[in-house]
Amino acid sequence: MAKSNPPFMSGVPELLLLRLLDNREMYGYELVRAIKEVTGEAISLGEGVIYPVLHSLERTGSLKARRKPVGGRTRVYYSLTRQGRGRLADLQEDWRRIQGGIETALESPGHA
Amino acid sequence: MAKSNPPFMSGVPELLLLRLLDNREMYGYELVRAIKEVTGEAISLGEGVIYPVLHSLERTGSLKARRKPVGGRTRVYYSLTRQGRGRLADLQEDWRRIQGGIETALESPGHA
DNA sequence: TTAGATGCCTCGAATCACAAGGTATATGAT
DNA sequence: ATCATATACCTTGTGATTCGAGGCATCTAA
Repeated sequence: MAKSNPPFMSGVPELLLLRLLDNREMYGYELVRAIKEVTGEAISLGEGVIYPVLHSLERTGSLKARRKPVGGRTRVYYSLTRQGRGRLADLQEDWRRIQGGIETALESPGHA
Repeated sequence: MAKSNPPFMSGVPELLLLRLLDNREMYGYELVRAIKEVTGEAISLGEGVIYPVLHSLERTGSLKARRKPVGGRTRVYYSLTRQGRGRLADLQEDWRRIQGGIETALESPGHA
């Protein structure tokens, strides 16, 4: 029935979120803009990506949420749990691995 | 409606294939192993990924195919077209862009 | 009062990658 | 001889992920 592993190169949104939240707690709408900014406009993830990932990370215990009313609106601030820090380290290592692999491939000899 | 752009970080299989074929013509089964090898085992793409991508690249004019019987079996060798070289350059630039963006994000100040 | 920004959210669809299979020939071992 | 493994091509079903577009509500500025 095809258990299907996660695609070999997913988890980048997750990685970016965890990395940002490792600095300080932030809320969803803020994270959407922060990702664009911190990647030098190279990566732009919409709310339709961010919110589900945040919820998933919370469900699996990597993040904890804190609702905070700010001027009539309500923000949901997320921060890393201990487990989340572990997850971050894992994803970071995964990323370096595949990034390194691709770099090796691109730099391998033979192209003009 | 939802025309949906390609996921922000797809096209890596495509990139790797084009890069390898920029050196010399190769056939599908060979490419499956070559990707594993050239990425230092970091990335392993099965035939279920490779063959469809090759067909797609041929259909869109980035690759041309050449059937070649070898000892009873038939291999399909692929090589880059001019257009394929352009496509490779584009994908390479895309990759550098997002790779750089992520690196910036990961190295940004603030983590212990 | 209307438009735009903030701030949360979800849904349907597109895209992609994965595992698992199916076909066929060759080779090596039993 | 026969059976397993490697080579070599392929497709199909499914699952995971992302995308776009929207909905809801509040605040601010024109």
